[in-house]
Amino acid sequence: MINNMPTHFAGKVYSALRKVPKGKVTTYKKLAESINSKAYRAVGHALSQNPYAPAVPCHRVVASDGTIGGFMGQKTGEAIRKKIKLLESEGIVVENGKIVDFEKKVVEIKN
DNA sequence: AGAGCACTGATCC
DNA sequence: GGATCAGTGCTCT
Repeated sequence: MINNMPTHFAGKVYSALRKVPKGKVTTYKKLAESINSKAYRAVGHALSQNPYAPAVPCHRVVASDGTIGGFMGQKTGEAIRKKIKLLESEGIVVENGKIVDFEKKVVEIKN
């Protein structure tokens, strides 16, 4: 668990996200469910704050249908392009804002 | 206290 | 097939 978390909820989100290996991604839905919650939006917001930027790779979280979703508070723009680049650096192929072979890149979060 | 958000599933048109 | 609503937890005003 990460120290000094803003909230218990966010703390669980970060903790779960840290378990995602490099080259893989997860979804807001899986994250939320893995922490026993349905607050998908809250997960997104918690990541948007991202107080633990390097430890918590928020770019590794995507929407349930494989779309990038958003990054750094915006759903489109330079930040998104950067997020895609980051993912590609980890071996994830992104095309037209969506993850290619998304099902193979997604990893189930384990507690 | 009220509205909005990086979501999602279900309903409505 | 696209638009809207409800549910959820947190942040901002």
